[in-house]
Amino acid sequence: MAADTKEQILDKAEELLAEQGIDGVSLRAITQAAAVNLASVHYHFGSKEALVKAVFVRRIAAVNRERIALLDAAESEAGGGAPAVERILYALFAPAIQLSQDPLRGRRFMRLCGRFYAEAADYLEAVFEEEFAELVQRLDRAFQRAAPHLAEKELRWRVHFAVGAMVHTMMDSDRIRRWTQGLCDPVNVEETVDAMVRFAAAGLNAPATAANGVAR
Amino acid sequence: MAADTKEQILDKAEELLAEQGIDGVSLRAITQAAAVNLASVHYHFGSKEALVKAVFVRRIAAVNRERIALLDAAESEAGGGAPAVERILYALFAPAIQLSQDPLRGRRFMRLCGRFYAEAADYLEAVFEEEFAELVQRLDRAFQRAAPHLAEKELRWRVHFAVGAMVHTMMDSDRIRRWTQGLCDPVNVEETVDAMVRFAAAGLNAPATAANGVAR
DNA sequence: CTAAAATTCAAACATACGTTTGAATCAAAC
DNA sequence: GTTTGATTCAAACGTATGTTTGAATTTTAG
Repeated sequence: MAADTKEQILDKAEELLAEQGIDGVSLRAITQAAAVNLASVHYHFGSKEALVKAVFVRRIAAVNRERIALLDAAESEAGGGAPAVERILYALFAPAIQLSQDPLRGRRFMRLCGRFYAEAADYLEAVFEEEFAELVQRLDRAFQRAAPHLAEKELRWRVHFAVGAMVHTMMDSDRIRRWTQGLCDPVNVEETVDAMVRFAAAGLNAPATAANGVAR
Repeated sequence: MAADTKEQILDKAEELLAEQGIDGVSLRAITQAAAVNLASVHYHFGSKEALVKAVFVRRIAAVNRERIALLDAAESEAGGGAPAVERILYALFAPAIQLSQDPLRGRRFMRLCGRFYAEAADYLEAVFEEEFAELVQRLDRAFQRAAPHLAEKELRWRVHFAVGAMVHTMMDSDRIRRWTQGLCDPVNVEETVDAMVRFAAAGLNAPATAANGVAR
């Protein structure tokens, strides 16, 4: 039952971390929920830190691989030209939000990702940079080609805001549902991604002012 | 030295909470930094929970009052009509970001607000709803009048995304600065708010599709 | 100046945490 | 069937936390 124990721990850790945050959940809570012994965590992972990293890496790598695949598809489809901003945004948003179709695991993980991004303990920062390095580089170049009317600074700001809209939605699915009495619910993946892409694309495509135009 | 102790605690608590999060900082760290006795916290506030609440309420009330004042000004300036989306967004964004002009306290508090919004312990949720109730109501109505081309659901989504851009910027000033090698820096308040308003206004003003138009 | 109230202080309490230990149990190999 | 290595287990360790206590000190009032 070696693999079973390890994955039981990962599953329950993911669930509890998503609900209560990194500092909010104890190894005892995780091991009790997973019905395994407390010491198993250190046997299989070495430390709580390492467990948290493992929980994160297990899924984020797949999400980012999918993002890059979507970006590849968009770029080859555009031939030598640049894909539209909408396509790039879709590649960025959809895999993360789509993971929430699984009503259990996915929803949890959306929230978890947001939490990790928000709490961002120091020891996670390195994992973040490593797991996102390639994606960030690819996205930066794609956006620069897709929005040549913007100076670099303005473009960076707008991409930052688009990421903010996404992270906020990932972290916050309960609150938006509550505040809109169920009208807006991130569990409707397609609707959520559509609305996000529309919003962010309009923001990115907005004309440049004199000060933030292409006169770099 | 009664008031002095209490405010010393509040100041240092704000500073450390912003840097390390709610669970990441101990009362001992706070009282040591403030050069007061450990038990002072319980004498003046009653508990760590109550201290955290006090830190939050001390500043957020002022920020939200300023937001509502800006909204009042925009609405009276618009006469009977509806203020432009840009003016509403400015009322929402500027007071929070502007607080960062104070290079010490403000910057700290921006990060703190984001952290509170992200970690959102249960006991803070109630404080949140109370402190934001009036503002949310006012904003909802203003946005509905300013963007009558959108169905309620689409409007709610877009406001949610705009808030996401703001919260992300508040929480994340270090990361955006690092990732852009200092090109984008939230310490430049005017530039930051301008870029945010431009981005979010374009997103909110984007045309409605058939599915999300005004046919409620 | 004195009595009373408010505040500070060092010390301790109880609890929860991550981690370690060493024996017990299990699975696989010869 | 025995041996070897991997895994599980209950128990304990050391530390850090929020909180409480009761005496000492300072401030306030008459």
